[in-house]
Amino acid sequence: MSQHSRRLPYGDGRDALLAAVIDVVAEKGLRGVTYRAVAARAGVNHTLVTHHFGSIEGLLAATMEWAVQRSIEETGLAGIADFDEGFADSLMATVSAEPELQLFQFEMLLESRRNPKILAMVERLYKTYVGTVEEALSQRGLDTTGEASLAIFAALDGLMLQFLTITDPAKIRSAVIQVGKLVSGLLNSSDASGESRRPATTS
Amino acid sequence: MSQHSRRLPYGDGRDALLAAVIDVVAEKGLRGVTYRAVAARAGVNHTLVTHHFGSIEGLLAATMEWAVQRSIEETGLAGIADFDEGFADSLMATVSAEPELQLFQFEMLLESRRNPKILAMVERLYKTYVGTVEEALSQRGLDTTGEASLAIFAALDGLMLQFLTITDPAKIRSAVIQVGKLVSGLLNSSDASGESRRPATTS
DNA sequence: GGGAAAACTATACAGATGTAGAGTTTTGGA
DNA sequence: TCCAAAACTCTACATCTGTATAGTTTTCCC
Repeated sequence: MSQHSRRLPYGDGRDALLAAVIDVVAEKGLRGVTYRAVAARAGVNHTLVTHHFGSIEGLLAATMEWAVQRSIEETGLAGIADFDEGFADSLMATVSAEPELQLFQFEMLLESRRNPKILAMVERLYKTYVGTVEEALSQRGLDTTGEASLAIFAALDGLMLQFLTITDPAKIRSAVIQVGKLVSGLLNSSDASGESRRPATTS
Repeated sequence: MSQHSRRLPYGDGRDALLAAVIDVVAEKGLRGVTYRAVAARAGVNHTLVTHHFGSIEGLLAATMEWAVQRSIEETGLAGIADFDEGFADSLMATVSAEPELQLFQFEMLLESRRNPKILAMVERLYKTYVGTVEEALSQRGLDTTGEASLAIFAALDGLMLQFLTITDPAKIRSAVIQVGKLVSGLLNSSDASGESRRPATTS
C-alpha cells in the first residue's frame, strides 16, 4: 500500500522528520539514517532535511534535543521514590511505552564520543536521571556521597539496556526489584541498628 | 605522502580487516563502516571484504565473534571475586586497555535487535559475564536467586558504558566501589531479614 | 615442480546518496 | 490586499558505495 495519500499539514515537516529519525534508527540503526530514508518515512521531500537541519549530524542533534526534552519532562523515573515492586513495573512500563525512544538515546550515548553537541545533551540527560535517584535516596535518609546514586542509576540503566535487547522481561523485573533490595541493604549497612525493614509510611 | 609502503604479509588480510572494523567503528561509528573505509584502514583492496565475509553484515558478525572470544578468554571480570577497591581499579584498567573493543561490543548490543546472528553472540557474552558475577556472589555465600547477579552485573555494565562516554573516571571509580558495598549490604540484609535465605553450597 | 585452491588486486559500472540551485506553495503581518 | 519570509518541492549532478567479473600472486601439497 503506497500511502502518499495526504500530504502533511504545512509546517509539520520538521516535527515529522524528528519522529521519523526515531523510527528509522529503531528499524535500521544509524547506518540506515540517510536523507532519503528519513524523508520518505516522514512523508516529505528529502531536501527538506538540509533546509531545516543542515546535515545528518544536525538532524540527529535536533532529534536528541527533542528526545531529551521529552524524557526530562516525563521524568520516567518519577515513581522512583519507593524502590518496591510497583516501581519496577512502572519503570518497565515507561520504557515499554516507547522503546524506540530509549533505544535512540542509547545510540546517542555511544555517538556522544564523536559529537560534542550530542555529548552535551547526553550529559544533561544523565545528570537529570542521576539527580532524580539521588533525591530518592536522600529522602530515605541515605548517604549519597560516594556516588551511590550513580551506582544505582547505572544498574537501572544497564538493566533497561538489556531489557531492550537481549534479556527477557521477567528476569529484568526480578533484577530491578533486586536493585530496590540493594538500596535497602545500603540503608542497613549505614544504619547498623535499624530493625525497621518497612519504610515508614509516606511522610 | 602516500604510504602504500609495505603490503601486508600474505594471509593477514582477514585479521587486518577485523581489527580495522574496531577502529573504524570507534572513530566514525557504524555509519562509517563501508567496504572502502574498512579496507583502507586495513591496507587491503575493498573487494577483499566481500571475498572473506560476503557482506558488511558478515563482516560485523565475524568481528563480533572475534571480539567475544577475546573478551571471554580474557574474562575481564576475573578479579571480581573481591569487590574491593582493587577490583574497581582492575575493572577500569581492563576497559581502559581497549576502549574501542568495549565500545564495539556496546554497538553490537544495540545492533542485536536487528540481527539474529549478533543477538546470539551478545547473549553468549552476557551470559558469561553474569555467570562470572554469580559465581563470585555464591562464593560469598550470597543468595543468587532473584537475579541478584544480573542486577550487580548491570550496574557494572552501565558504569563501564558511562565510563566510555560521558562520566569522568573518578566518579566511575567511586561508583564501582559503591557496587562492592551494595554487595556487602546484600549480605547483611539477607541475614537480617531472613526472608528468603537459601544457603549456598560452597563445595 | 607443478597445479589447484585460496588470497588478493584491478577495473568497471549501476544504483544510492549528498548537495546545489531554482521554483512553488503557504503563512502571517503591514 | 499584498508582499516578504518561511516551508516545501523538483530536478540535476557529482560523488560515494556495493558488487560483479576477470585477472594476478602466493601457498599448499601431492
